[in-house]
Amino acid sequence: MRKIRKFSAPEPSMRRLPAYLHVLTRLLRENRLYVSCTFISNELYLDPTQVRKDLALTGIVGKPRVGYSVEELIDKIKAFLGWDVQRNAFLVGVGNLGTALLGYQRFRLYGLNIVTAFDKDPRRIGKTIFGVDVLHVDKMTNLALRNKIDIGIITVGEDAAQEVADLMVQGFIKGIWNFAPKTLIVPDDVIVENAQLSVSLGVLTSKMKLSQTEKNMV
Amino acid sequence: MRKIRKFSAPEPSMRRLPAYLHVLTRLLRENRLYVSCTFISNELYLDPTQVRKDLALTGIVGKPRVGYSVEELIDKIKAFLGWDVQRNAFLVGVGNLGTALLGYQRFRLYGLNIVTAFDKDPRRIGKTIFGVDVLHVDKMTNLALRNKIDIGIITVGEDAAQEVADLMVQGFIKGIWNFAPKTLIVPDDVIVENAQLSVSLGVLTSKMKLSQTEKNMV
DNA sequence: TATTATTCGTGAATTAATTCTCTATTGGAG
DNA sequence: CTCCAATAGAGAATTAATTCACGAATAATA
Ligand SMILES: NC(=O)c1ccc[n+]([C@@H]2O[C@H](COP(=O)([O-])OP(=O)(O)OC[C@H]3O[C@@H](n4cnc5c(N)ncnc54)[C@H](O)[C@@H]3O)[C@@H](O)[C@H]2O)c1
Ligand SMILES: NC(=O)c1ccc[n+]([C@@H]2O[C@H](COP(=O)([O-])OP(=O)(O)OC[C@H]3O[C@@H](n4cnc5c(N)ncnc54)[C@H](O)[C@@H]3O)[C@@H](O)[C@H]2O)c1
Repeated sequence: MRKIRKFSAPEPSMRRLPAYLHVLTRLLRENRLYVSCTFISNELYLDPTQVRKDLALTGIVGKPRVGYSVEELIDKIKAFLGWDVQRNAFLVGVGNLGTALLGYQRFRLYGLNIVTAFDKDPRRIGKTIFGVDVLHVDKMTNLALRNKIDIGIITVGEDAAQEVADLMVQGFIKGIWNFAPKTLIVPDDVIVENAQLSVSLGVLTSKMKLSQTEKNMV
Repeated sequence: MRKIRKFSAPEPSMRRLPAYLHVLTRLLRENRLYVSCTFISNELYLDPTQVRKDLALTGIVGKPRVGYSVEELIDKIKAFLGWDVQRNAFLVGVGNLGTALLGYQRFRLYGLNIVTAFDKDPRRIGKTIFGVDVLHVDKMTNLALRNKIDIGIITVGEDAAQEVADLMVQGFIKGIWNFAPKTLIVPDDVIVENAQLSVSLGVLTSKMKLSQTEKNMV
């Protein structure tokens, strides 16, 4: 119910693609030309058929007995994830997490180009962090309208997240990457993705809890 | 194939639980005593039956016409996620991301107690960051053996991730929260959870790509 | 007190995702 | 040149997850 939009690819598959890319990038560095599903599945502890189905989503065609071209596969996966085009982004909230994201060069490989950062704390405004200028958040909406900005990254606290999202919507930003633990309310044509670190912690600790009880039962 | 272990709860459900917790924590602040699945489902744009099934995993029992006790539900979800006990953790790699994690107080609410941090860069060693001492990584294994450390957090680059994981395994750490884009090889009784930020970016950009093509077709 | 609307809980039905099975292709070994 | 082993690809079967449908409980209201 109420799934705003139906996107074509199965999410579980989509979530596995970046891991394939990590393996492939390493293989490219090692000058390997071809790779098989079996190889990838061994690297990542997945079922080879699952890998094959996932890769098929990208439209790649492999050669029997040989596998897929590493280079072509990288390109196809990147295209599928939308990482083959540059996207301009604004980041709001230059705190601990915001600063870390600004310093992460790998995002450029994925087409994410953070052009300017914003905060409301006067101590941060005017600084340049990892080459990115920090301006007052009041200037964000107008700047977004003037330049074309595709993605807004929210790394403010949860209290401020909705108001920042509103400013982004006013600036015609169509994709929001939200790190605050808060459900954002936005128009239908804006896509929100919540990056929830705590989910990952929960998966870890709940598995640890289960393996403890297993031990107790023995 | 080769799923190392089968854990009882469906992962999709487990991944939704932290979001329920966010809503519930807010309701607790607002002094609400009871909450229904319908309410939660509206907040998070989910199906109410799905919410009900997820919550049932925690063993909570609701009252018809009223819903669930907010306080009890919080406790049950925390217990289910393994967030009701304190776990001692070491963090290795006090760079951009490592520093951000050290400064994130919310993790304490989830039972994560980062007791010491480690690096190999002499400029970082000896500092205290957000109240956590930074020591040389060589001391990590012995300290882990001496104190009981449950979780190891890896925030070094991908090149160093495996060697750090090896040190953690030697220190009898049984859960590894890995932020490096690298598949770690560990013994069967060690649980690894990969926190992959790029996955979330991929979900966002691929959805943006699809909604663009939709527009072009109109 | 009787009625009504809301919500939980559960089993069935549906849909999605994964895994299995089989065929065809192809490069390399004999 | 022939055979073999590895692999892609596609459809079927299975398993997992989600959604639907309905009965029972209960607080609020008439
Ligand atoms: N630090 C982490 O490891 C971590 C992990 C998971 C989630 N998060 C989430 O990420 C967000 C940021 O976390 P953090 O640790 O970096 O917090 P932080 O307090 O270090 O940074 C928040 C920054 O946002 C700025 N800010 C606040 N309100 C603003 C507004 N209205 N407009 C512009 N700027 C504003 C503050 O000045 C500050 O610089 C939080 O929502 C947090 O829950 C952080
Ligand atoms: N910064 C981000 O936003 C971000 C996002 C996603 C993933 N990651 C991943 O997290 C990891 C850390 O990223 P970062 O941006 O903080 O990098 P960083 O370079 O800022 O920090 C890495 C730290 O690890 C230390 N280190 C390196 N080798 C070590 C070793 N063998 N033992 C102990 N310490 C060692 C370095 O001295 C440095 O302090 C990387 O694997 C990166 O891919 C980072």
